[in-house]
Amino acid sequence: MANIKDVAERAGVSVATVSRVLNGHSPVAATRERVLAAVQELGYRPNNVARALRTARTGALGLIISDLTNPFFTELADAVEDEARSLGYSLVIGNAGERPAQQDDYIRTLLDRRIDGLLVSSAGTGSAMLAEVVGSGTPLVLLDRSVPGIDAPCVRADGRAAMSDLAAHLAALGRRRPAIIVAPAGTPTGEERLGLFRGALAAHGIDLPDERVGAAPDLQHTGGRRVMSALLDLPQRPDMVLATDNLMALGAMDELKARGLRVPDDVALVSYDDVPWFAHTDPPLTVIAQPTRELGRVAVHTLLERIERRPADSVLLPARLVTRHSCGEPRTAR
Amino acid sequence: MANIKDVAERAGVSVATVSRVLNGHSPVAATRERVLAAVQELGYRPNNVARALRTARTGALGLIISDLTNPFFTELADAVEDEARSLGYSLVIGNAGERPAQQDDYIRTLLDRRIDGLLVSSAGTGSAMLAEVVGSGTPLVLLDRSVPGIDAPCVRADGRAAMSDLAAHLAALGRRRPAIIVAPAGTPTGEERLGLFRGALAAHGIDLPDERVGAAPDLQHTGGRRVMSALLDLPQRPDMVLATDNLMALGAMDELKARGLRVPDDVALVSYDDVPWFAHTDPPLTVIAQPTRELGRVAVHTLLERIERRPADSVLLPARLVTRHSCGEPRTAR
DNA sequence: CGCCACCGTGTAATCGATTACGTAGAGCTC
DNA sequence: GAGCTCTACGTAATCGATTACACGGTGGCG
Repeated sequence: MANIKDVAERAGVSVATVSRVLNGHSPVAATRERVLAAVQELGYRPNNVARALRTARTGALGLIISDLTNPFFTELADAVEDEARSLGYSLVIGNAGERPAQQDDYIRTLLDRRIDGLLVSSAGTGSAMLAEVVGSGTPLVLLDRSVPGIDAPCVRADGRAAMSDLAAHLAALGRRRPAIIVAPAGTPTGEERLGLFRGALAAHGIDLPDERVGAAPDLQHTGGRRVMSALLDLPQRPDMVLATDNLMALGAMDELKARGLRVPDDVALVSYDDVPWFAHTDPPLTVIAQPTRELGRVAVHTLLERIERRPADSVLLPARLVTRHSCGEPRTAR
Repeated sequence: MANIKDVAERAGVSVATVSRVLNGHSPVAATRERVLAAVQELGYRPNNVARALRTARTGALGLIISDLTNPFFTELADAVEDEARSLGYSLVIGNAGERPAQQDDYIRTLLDRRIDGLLVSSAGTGSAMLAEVVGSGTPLVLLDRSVPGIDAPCVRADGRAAMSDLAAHLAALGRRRPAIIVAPAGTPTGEERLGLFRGALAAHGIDLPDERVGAAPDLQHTGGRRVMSALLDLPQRPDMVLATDNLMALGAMDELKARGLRVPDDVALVSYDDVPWFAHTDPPLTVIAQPTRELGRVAVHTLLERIERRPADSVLLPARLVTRHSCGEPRTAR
């Protein structure tokens, strides 16, 4: 491939001039046209590696995501990619697969590649490498999941209002024995969602005892299914279950179906994350929708602030309740 | 961040020696330990940008995917990422969003970044830039979708056997008026799947007239829904519909549900792509499953062959029919 | 007309690694 | 012990860009 020297020779100027023309610096002269012509003829494209070495800017952002096959994260990644792209950055995606070790490994790789900034939707609480990122001076923004002890802005959804609406919704429908399926113990997100749900219910005089709090072994389909099974085996079956992640909700639905229980007649079901499929399940699921794309966009902008060495605050965007038919609303025709 | 010069000074050796120690070249001496100690103490990590400039290898692969929110492509991307990672490569993902212009733009960016190889699941037939990739000498492997006129190996699924099984399945169940929803006109995948389906049906004496071939305006939910609507408005309603993409199938299901038609009693439905959700729809969908993860893995290996300048052939992996309950099999308990 | 500012451009240093080549010294052979 | 090979390592070129600095020429101003 042609390099800047080739262009310089062909245009009869020095490499410096070529560089200046291409970066729109000083020269406005006739040279400009000769250079551009040479660029055209040779099909020259600047080598980004060399440029990155010299300028210490790669023009790439890193995104560590906990599970690429989880539709919530996919949508998040898609939004991040869109926004990064429109701002002239490309995106290197690292898929942590919910494994902290793999996450650390990937962060290391991205750091070695000298990405300009890093977005992390952290798996677990693997803060060892994150601390190193902060130490290395690479701009960092946490996404969706906060990590205690890491000094970086965090962009995520605030479920308080949605939880409050949900509790009111449930109270109005006469559901008195709620249950919740949360992420594995130690996940901040899980703790927080549990606390919010419990608090919101309490405002309506509804109790959420520990026995109806199920911590899934993983954030997957099987985890959700197993916990749902345990909840259904309780002496007093819950009349409502909140799954705090879409894959767990899917597992929960399967367990209900396997037992021949109907939603919402026998058990009401609500999920976090409004992934497209939930509008097409039977019945369509009532969900707490996070402003996924907006989270992605804001996270990119926050990261750019940090990249330009401006201070940036954490951002909380409100989640909202999307009422469909899985708690007792009239069913659709069918 | 510490660089190789800092390490050299600290260890009292030259930069060449440091480089050699770290790359496991010649020296095995006591120097080795001094260097490693210095690396440890300084927390040195080699700058991949500089290394890439010198060696002309970035250790990154590019993946252009047509739609990051389509679960089929997500699984494909996940598999590619896994495999690339395990072979020491990282992955830069470009999301074409089914728009050829954006795809071209992204390919250009990846080329400028000097990725070592490129995997493309092409949106449309945007072959202009692809020809340039081939011309630039960057190893290229096509994934899932072949592009006529582009001289590069293609890794994709062969639906012939599955289509044959499907036709037999349909014939056995007495379905005589099949229909198909295909990708927008001009998409090779669409043409091919149509041809295979038609051929397989013909072997059982079943006809697939053009009026029951619906080309969707896009590969999305709404496209599928619209085509399904048109098919249902036919004077003679089809008794079976094959959607050649999972999102289109979703739209088709919605249209059926909106019209109060039941699957499979009123219309049988089959989809391409065995995305996890299809096992959880009502009824669970019979699908033609592509060996998605395997496709991703094989594509990466094929690309590595090309990167190492060895010849590599196209690969066809068999898709298979996964029979569930959307064509008339006994329903599950419920 | 002479001086100075400034514009356009070239020369060369630089980013941080890898690597061809050269060299000093150790060890071997005869 | 001369000559040879081999090992361990340093010097410096190199990858392809950006950019500080220098310099020659032009035009404005006094």
